[in-house]
Amino acid sequence: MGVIETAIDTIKQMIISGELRPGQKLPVEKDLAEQLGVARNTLREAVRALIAMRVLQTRQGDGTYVTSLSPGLLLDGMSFVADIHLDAGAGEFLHVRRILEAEATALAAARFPDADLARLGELLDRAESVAAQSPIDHEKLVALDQDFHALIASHCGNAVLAAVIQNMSGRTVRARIWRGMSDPEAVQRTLREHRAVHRALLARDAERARIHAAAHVLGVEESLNGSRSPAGDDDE
Amino acid sequence: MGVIETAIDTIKQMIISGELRPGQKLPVEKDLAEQLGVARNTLREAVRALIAMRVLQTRQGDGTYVTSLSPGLLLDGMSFVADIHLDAGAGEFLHVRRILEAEATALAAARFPDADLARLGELLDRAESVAAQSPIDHEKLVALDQDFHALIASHCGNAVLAAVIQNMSGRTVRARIWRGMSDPEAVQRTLREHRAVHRALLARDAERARIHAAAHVLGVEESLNGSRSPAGDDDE
DNA sequence: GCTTCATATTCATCGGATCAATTGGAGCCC
DNA sequence: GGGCTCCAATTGATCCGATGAATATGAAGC
Repeated sequence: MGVIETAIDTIKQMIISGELRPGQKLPVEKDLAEQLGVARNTLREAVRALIAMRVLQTRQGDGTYVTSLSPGLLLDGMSFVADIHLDAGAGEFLHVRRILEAEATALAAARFPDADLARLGELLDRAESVAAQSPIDHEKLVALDQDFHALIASHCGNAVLAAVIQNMSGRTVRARIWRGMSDPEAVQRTLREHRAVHRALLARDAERARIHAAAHVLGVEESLNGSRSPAGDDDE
Repeated sequence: MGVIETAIDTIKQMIISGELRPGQKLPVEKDLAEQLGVARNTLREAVRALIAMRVLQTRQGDGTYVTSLSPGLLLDGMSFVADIHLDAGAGEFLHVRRILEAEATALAAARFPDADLARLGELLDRAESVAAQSPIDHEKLVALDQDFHALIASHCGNAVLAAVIQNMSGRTVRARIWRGMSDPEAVQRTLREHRAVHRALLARDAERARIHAAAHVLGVEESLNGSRSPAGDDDE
C-alpha cells in the first residue's frame, strides 16, 4: 500500500478510535507530516482525500479540522453518483428513493411537529402560485420540491434514512425531472400528489402517507421511462 | 473557490459531459496540469480527491484512468460512514438496511437463477457446519453472512439498490454484530432466519421472502438495542 | 518465436519556496 | 478604558524542481 493510502488510513483510525473528535483541530501540516513520517506534500494529498469524503475541512490561515461527521454530511457525496448516472441509472435511483421515501413519510406521520406541518402547507401554496404563472419558473419549483421532500425526511426520526433520501436524487436529476414536465398537466399532478401526502400527514395517518408518497415517486419513475417497469423487468 | 476545487469540478464535468469515458486514460499529469492551468502538485491533489471518490484510479508507471463509474464502486465509500457511527448510529443504518433488504429480497425472488439458489444453500450449509464447531470461527461466519446477503442483493435487478445495501453495514459493523452473538442460540436463530429466506426464494414467493428478510434484520436491530424501538421512538 | 533486459514513460514521494487568508496582539485614537 | 487600526506571526494554498519506483515498450539474444 502506498504512503498516501497509509496516511489516509492512519488519520481515519485516529478518528474511529476517538483520538480525533468531531470539530477538533489537527496539528499543523508540518508537524502532522513529521508525525506520520511523510512529506508535507504527501500529507496534503491524504488530507485532500479526506476532505473529498467530508471527513476533514481546512480553513486557510487557521487550520485543519475534523467535521461534524454527521451522516448527512458524510453521505452527501452520493448525489454526484446520481448525477453521473443521469441517463442509465436515474430509474434505479428513483426506485430506491421510492422505497425509502415511502417508509420515511410513514415514520414522519407520527412525529411531525404541527408548526412544520403548517410550513409544509405553505411550501405547497407557494409551489401552486408559481405553477399558476406563465411561463413556469421551473427553478423555483425544483427548490420548493426539494424543500418539501427534505422537510418530510428530516422528521422521520432516522438521520441516516433522511440523509440517504436527501442525496438519492442529485440536484441535476431533480432539475431534469422538473424540466421534463413541460406538460402543465404533469406539474399539476405532482402538486396534487404532494397535497395528498400533506393531508395524510395532517391526519397523522402513516399508512395513507406511505401510499401517497410511494405513488408519487412511482409516478415520477413512470413518467421518466414511459410506464415500463422501472425495476428492470424488461430484458433490454 | 480554490484552484484545486476548480480542477476537481473541471474533471468531473469532463466526465459528466462524456468527454472522459469510463476506462479512458487521462493525459499525463504534466500535460493535464498545463491544460487546466495549475501546477502538477495541485493537479495531483485534485486527482487524489477523485480517487477517494472512486472516480479515478492511478497505476504507477502506466497512467491515470477513469473507473467503471458503476454505482457499486462509487457508493462503496459509504461503508466508512457506517464504521464511524459504530456506536450511535448502528441502529439507524440497520433500519435503512431492513427497509432496503426486504424490498431487494422480494424483488430477487422472481429472478434468482437456479444455480445461485443452490449456491445460497451451500453458503448456509457451510455456515451451519462452522457454527456447529467449538469454538465458533466468527470471522468465517461474518464472511459467509456477507456473501449470503450480497448474493441476494445482486439479483434484485437494481444495481443501485444492491450497492446501497452492500455498503449500508460496513465490515466493522457486521463483524461487531456477529461478535456480539456470544450466545450460540443467537447464532442458531440467525441461521434459521437465513434458511427461512432461502426457502421463500426457492418457492419464488416474494412476499414470504420480504417478510423473512425484514424479520431477520429487525431481529438484529433488536438484539443490538435490547428490543427498544430502533427508530428512535423513545425520547432519550 | 520466446525470453531477457535496457530504456523510456509515468505516477509516487520528497523538500523547499512563495502566496494568501486568518488570527492575535501592539499601538493608537476617541 | 474601550474600541479601532494595523502589523506580524501562523497556517494552509499553490507552485517548482528533483529523485524514486513501477510499468510498458522495444531491442537484443537465444
